[in-house]
Parts: sequence; structure tokens; C-alpha cells
Amino acid sequence: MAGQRRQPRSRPETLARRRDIVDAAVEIFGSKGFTGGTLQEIADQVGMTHAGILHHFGSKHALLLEVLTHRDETDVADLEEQHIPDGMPLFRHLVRTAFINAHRAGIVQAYVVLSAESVTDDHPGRDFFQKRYESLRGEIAHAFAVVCAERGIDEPETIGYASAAILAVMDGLQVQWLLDPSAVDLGRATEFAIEAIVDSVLSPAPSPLAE
Amino acid sequence: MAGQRRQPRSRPETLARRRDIVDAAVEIFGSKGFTGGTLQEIADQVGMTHAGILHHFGSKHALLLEVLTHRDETDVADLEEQHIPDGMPLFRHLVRTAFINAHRAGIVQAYVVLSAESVTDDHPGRDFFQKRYESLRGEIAHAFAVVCAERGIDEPETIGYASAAILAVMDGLQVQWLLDPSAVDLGRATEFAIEAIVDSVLSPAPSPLAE
DNA sequence: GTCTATAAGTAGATAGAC
DNA sequence: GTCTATCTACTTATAGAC
Repeated sequence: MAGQRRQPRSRPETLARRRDIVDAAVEIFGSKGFTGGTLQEIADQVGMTHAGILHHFGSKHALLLEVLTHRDETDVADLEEQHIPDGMPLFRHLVRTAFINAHRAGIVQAYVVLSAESVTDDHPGRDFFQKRYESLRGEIAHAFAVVCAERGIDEPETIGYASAAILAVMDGLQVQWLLDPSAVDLGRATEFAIEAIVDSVLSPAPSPLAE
Repeated sequence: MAGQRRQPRSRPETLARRRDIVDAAVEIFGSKGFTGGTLQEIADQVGMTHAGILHHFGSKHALLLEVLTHRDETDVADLEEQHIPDGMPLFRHLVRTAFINAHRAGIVQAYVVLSAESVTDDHPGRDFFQKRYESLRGEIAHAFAVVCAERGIDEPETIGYASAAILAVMDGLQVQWLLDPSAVDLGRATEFAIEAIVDSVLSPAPSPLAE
């Protein structure tokens, strides 16, 4: 019932224009948020009027969904794209992504701002992020299962917690890094945390918090 | 140069009214964000007009700062308040806070939304959150130092990464939990992650990611 | 496909009555 | 201390010319 008209728009010039707009929208929504960013600002950046934007996407709401879905090459944790690594290589891939992201503040900020903003009431991106996290947790849990199988060990029931926690550290460190890049080493801190969590799943230790 | 007039406002009725407004603001900013929430909505909730709000706080901007600073009893990770635990009890305290927060979606959402929104350009809450994270990282790092001293071990240089990572998992898990409470066990996942990170600092293991 | 013009609504803030 | 009234500014979206 909602938005599906892909074929009819194949004119090359038009597609390029749409890409320009989406790129500009990533930057504006990233730096101002979805609510705070305006079509006017996006239009200015791409050199047209806000009416032009609406001609292409119909509404601000629809533009956001396009931004979230259609990020293409420029994405933060490019798991779902292309050939996803699995097993241990997935964890290495996540760490590598963090190091790369340390040089892409713009796109990182867009995801940080939009994902957190999506928890607000009736936010148009809520469904997208809910499904995204569910999917990513599933991929990470699967990687844990593969690693356990390789080593012939039973899958600990901590896999679910660990999968959520890995995504969580990645996101949370990005917030702190964006607020003060000099105080947080995004790559190394992510690497440390993922290693700690993976190790804890594979080699459970008695809780250091026990009294 | 900015905002300091505490003494002159001591009338009991007025103070109570201001508290009502701040409480309402936490709820509205939490559910709609700072940019998305309006003075009108806050005013409705407290039973007055938006002009009344401005009489008390001067501007929306100032009201947000009051919300962030003056949260009093209702706070998410009540570290800086009262007698802060130190050493190992601090980590237990953080875990306990996560379990408690699982029953306070409102205030959790307020902090999630506002902290992420604060990374946007010229956000009035940016300075607050920057200093808050810096302070919290320092407290956690100190707890690590205390624990290391107690055990007579050298302080690993991973303490900095671990401190940021602990705050990060707490924040990141809150986002996933708010988006889908049934998919994430906020308390247990936080407990698992903090245990993993603390253990990794105290008993460093060879990286499981090494090829 | 992009523009101008404008609609229709809402925002935060101010002024002054009560 | 709270209200009404108003201001100015800006938002998304639509209509129609080019």
C-alpha cells in the first residue's frame, strides 16, 4: 500500500538528480536531524528550490525513507550489503568498519542522530531502525553460532546478549566520539570492546562483579 | 556570563510550579525530542499557556538546560549525585541502574533522544552532554584504577577504552530496547557486557580476532 | 523538471492587561 | 504569576506558469 514505483523512473538525468538530493539530505538530516533539517536547506545545497525536492520525492517523510534505504555505498555498518562475512571474519569486519567510520563523521552522525530520533513517537524512521537492528543482531548471532560450531563448543545462551551489546558499543562509542573526537579513539575502543565481548562468549569467565 | 541566578527565586509556590514544568518538559522532550517538542505541549500538560512557561524560564533553550541539569531524583545513571560508589561497587551499581531503567522508559527515552540530538550543529545541550560523558568516563576509569590497586596489578592502558565502552553499551542497549523492548533484555544484556569488559581489563586475554 | 506564488499551519517570543 | 493577543518567522505542501 505504501511507496513502490521503481521501474517507471529510469531516465538517467533524473536518477542522477535524485542521487544528488539524497546525498544532500544525508548531510542536512545528519547535521540537523530529521525534524530540525528543512527541505529549504537541502534544496539550497543541491541548487534548487524546495518545490523541486517535493517534485521528486513527494514529501519530506518519503525523502527520509529514501535516505535510510538507499544509502548505497556510503553506509555505516555495511553488513546487509554485498557478501557479508560470517563467523569470525564478521567481527573483524565490524572492527574495520569502526576504523573506517572514524574518517566519515558525516554519515556516522546521520545514523546516530536518526536512529535515536527514531525512538520518538510516530517517527517515520522507527520501523526502519527497528527492523535494521533486528536484522543486524541476527547476523551477529549467526556469526557466533558459526564460530562455536567451528570450535566444537555448545552455543552459550549469552549469544543474544552479546549480539545486542556489540551493536550497542559501536553506536554508543560513535555518540561519544562525535561529541569529542579527541577524547575517544573510535577504532581502538570498538576493537577493545568487541574483543572483550567475543572472548567472553567463547571463554566464559566467572563474573568479576560477584561479591 | 551565562545563566546564574539561584538565590532570588525562593518562593515555595513558584518553585513547585517550576518543578511541574520541568517534569512536563522531560516527558515532552523525551517523547518528541527538543526540536520536535513544543512549549505548547508542555504548557498543556501542566495546565497553563506557553507564555507562562516563558515567564518562568525565559526561553525554550533555557528550559532544556534546566531539564538536563536539574533532573534531581529522576536520573538515568545517577553517578554524579550523592555518594558515588567507587571501585568494584561502581560496576555493580551501573548494572543495577540498567535493571532499574528497564522500568523507566520515559526518562531513558529522554536521555537517549537528547544525547543523540545534542551532536547536531549548535545544539543547546551539546556542552552538557560533552562534559557529562567526560565526567562519567573519568569516574569509571577511577573505579578501574581502584580495583587494580586493590589487587596489586598494574593499570592496563585499556582502561580508557573500557570506560568509554561501558557507557557506550549502556546507551546503545537503551536505543535497541526502546525500539523493541521484547527483543532486548536491558538489564541482563548490560550485565553481560559490563562483566565482559571488566573481566577483559583485569584478565587480559589474547585477541580472539587474531587470524 | 524546475520555477514562482501562495496556502495553511505552527513555532518561539514579546507586550501589556488582570 | 498567568493570561490574551499579537508579531515575526519559518515550516511543508500545493497550484499552476514556463
